Amino acid sequence: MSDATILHADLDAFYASVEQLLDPSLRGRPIAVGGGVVLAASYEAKAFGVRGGMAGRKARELCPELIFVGGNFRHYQRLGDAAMAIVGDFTPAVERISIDEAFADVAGCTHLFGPPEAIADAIRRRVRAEVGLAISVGVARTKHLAKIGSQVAKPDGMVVVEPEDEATFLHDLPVELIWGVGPVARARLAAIGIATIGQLAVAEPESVARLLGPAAGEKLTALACNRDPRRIVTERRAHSAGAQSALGRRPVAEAVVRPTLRHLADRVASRLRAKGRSGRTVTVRVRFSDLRSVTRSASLPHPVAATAILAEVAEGLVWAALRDHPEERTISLLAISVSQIEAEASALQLDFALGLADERLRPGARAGRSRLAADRAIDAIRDRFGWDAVGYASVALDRARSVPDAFRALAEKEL
DNA sequence: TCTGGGGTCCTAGGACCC
DNA sequence: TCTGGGGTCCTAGGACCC
Repeated sequence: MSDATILHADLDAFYASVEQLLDPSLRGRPIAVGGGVVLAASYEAKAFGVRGGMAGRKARELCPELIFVGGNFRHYQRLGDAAMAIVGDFTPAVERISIDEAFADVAGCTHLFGPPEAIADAIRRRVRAEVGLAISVGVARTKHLAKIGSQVAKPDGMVVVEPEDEATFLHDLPVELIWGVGPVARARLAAIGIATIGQLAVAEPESVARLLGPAAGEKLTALACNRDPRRIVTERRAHSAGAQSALGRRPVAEAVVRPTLRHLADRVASRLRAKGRSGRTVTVRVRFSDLRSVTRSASLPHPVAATAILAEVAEGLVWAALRDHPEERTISLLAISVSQIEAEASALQLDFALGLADERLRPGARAGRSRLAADRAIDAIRDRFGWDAVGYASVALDRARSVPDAFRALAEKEL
């Protein structure tokens, strides 16, 4: 039997397909999920050149008939989970990459369900029948080949790459199909005459490394030469947790910065606390109105998970960044991220994280106990009544124009 | 003409230690 | 006093992915 047992299953035009599933009047029509930004486009819209990530205005220029739909984010989560659960019915060796795609290794279950190609076919039929969505599947010996296979298979298709066909399969495909090759790498490779995976495979590794750096050079050369050592990883925890908020064009002012950072710190810290985790490094990003951005970070002596402490550290970093750019009068985005997340917080670490530390040990940790009490009380109320039931009043004003929490949650990784 | 929000990984320079 | 080498951590920035 072939050792092509890795599957890559990828729901087609996912958000847009869900909208067309929920509202039959949208089927067969060019639609885009989103508003200011296209989060996903239906195949009918893609035919006009509309792409995910595109500005809404530009999308409408390309396709005047384009219909923008609001986004049923909870349905995306539900249907994505349902589709991936079907993959999981065949094998426990599933690596979920995002809401709408996953790798699976079916080597251990072919005696139950037949060869990989038959399993892929069964997954596609069941997702279509039980969830109502099209899912494309690539089947191959490695993750890299399976992923490219599913991309080539779209829409609503399946591609099996047999081991003896691998080199031929890769040879004429464009380099940007390789995972990790984006616009910059594509352009740099094009500058030395490399456009296809076949050309990259025979290029001098040294010149590729000079162009893209040693790590990327090595990785890309290996993939182009069809060496992919990656295995399926069934559980993966996030190494950082963050939140950001686009602000439009706002003045550099405490009345803008402080409540926004409060809100972001609240989001990040409550996620950390919910998982009993905390992190030592706090990073902020300030994006100016011309879309240039700067970051500032600080590694603390102890991990943090308290909203108030995170907000204070973040605010200090943001003002430091702004002091370095006195010419900038307006900002368009603020972000907070916490990294160096502790694997398993000890009781003492958690005390520090939550601001409970003894004043003698951590000078300046004012009102640690009341902070902890406040965070815990807010967490408990939200458990019962929802996230919006309680919070920092000053952030309420901008809630209406910000992205729904349900959409944010779609992209969050397991902490 | 002005892209949202959540992540990962890599690079390069400097500090610091042995 | 000057010089060399290796390792680790920290910080800022950037490419990339979904």
